[in-house]
Amino acid sequence: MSTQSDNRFQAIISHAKEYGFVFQSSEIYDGLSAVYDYGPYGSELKKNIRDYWWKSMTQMHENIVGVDAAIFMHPTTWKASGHVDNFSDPMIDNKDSKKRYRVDHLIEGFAETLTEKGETQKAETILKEMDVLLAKEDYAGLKELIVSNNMKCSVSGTCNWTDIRQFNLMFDTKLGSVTDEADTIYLRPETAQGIFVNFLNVQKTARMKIPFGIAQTGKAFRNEIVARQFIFRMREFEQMEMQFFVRPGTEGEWYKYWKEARLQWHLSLGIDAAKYRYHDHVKLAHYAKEACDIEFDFPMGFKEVEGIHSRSDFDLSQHQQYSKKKMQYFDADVDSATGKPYGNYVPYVVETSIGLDRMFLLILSNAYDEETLTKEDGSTDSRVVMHIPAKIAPIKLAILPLTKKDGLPELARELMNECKPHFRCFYEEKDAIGKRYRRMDAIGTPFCVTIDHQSKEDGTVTIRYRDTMQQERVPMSKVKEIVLQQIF
RNA sequence: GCGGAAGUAGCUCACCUGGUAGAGCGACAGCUUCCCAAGCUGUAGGUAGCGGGUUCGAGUCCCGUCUUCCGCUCCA
Repeated sequence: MSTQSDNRFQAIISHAKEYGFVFQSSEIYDGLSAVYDYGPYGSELKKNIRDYWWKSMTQMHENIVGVDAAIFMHPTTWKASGHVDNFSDPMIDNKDSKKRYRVDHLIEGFAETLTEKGETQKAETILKEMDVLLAKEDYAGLKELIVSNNMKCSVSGTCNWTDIRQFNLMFDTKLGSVTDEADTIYLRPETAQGIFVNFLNVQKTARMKIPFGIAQTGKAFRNEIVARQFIFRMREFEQMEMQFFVRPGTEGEWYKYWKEARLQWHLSLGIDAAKYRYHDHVKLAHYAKEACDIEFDFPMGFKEVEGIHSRSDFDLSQHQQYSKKKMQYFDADVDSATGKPYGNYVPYVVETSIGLDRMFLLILSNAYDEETLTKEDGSTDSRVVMHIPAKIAPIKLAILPLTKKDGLPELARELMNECKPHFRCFYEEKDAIGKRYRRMDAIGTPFCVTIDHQSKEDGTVTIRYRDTMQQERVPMSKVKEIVLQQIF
């Protein structure tokens, strides 16, 4: 990373705090690692992003409905989803190189080199033994397997290993007052399962026909080993996801559809397409048929902001198996190939999953700008401006009487009362007008209206646009409409 | 988790080899009424991240700890 982008990231983090977007959690107690709070403007922006997503998914798609599932779920949910097994990876460290490995990766890597050397038989034996030991969670046995086969660290070349430790990425807690093993429940590590377990409830009550989607936003929790880069990777975060249920065999075309549709959503916010790219997964998770990330050019480089996954019928089938409840849909549409209805099947799923906090960081990163301005007399000036899309800006309109006497505040208050039921407004009469403009630039307010002496005479005001700094004179009675037009 | 760097006012930072904590910007109250911040007056705000040690004396030296950024690692 260059020093320049490094500084830019630092500047954005400072700005986020100074102007009430993001604070570190429990800061007065030295903070809590990788946990953050959203401040007055941050909570507003975050809510606006969420609402914009929600509207685009549900209101704009007649075949997508929402749910709001609980964070706590039955423990078996996470067995079915595979999180209990796959989200707790045993790890081992090399004491010399300080390098950490996932135990299964280390052993698989070793087996691979054996295979390359032609010792296929031995490699298979080791892998089999590993599977048995992993299933038993026999960490001493696994370490013995590593040591006895003289598996070396690729960096230090030594065999000086620590004991194997378990890192469970799911937070657990106790349900009920009695502390008992059986009462251990998890804070959901993803929101998707709340959709899958409600699949039939939703389908039946909302009378949905395939293809249809279920959307949800909400908190999820992961006990990351390393969580860093400001709000990019947090232990408590919010997801916005939509699971789209389709007839098996059509998942390919829907995957393609959503991959394109989701990028269009990002571009609809007016963000430069050159800052986005797709990253198609080559190595797929066991359940996935196709998967890609939408990546954004953050100050620290291109990083994932959203994922689109073709998940097959993995999730619903798993829940069907573990719950012993049918997760089927009866498709009455006639298959032209057979002339008969498609009948009962477990639907396939195409998922779109976006991190709300990451989207927030994306907006901040994209919006933050330190501009150098040349004044009329040739001298230079600077301003920090947040080019937040007007649709999601925390404050839409600032109403600023040029002076605080001569009846201007009264006039400004009239406009304030007219506009504030419709969108978030901000009233300010303190300090010079230029200073007030700069303050609004810093929190990304797209429109400022100034009430001056002429306003009293002819009922016109000046509206000033954040990005261009241009002003135009308009009737005060039109202000509400002008703003409404640009925020929808 | 390992390694590197850092933590002093809301922000950016200063305080040189240990000697009772400062500036600029910002905020607040008032003056000014000025259409693109940094005019005037006044005010508030820090037990120098936290804990311990050395010392007559620690922001400064040592140890621990927490937090942040960077690299490695991790990211079903």
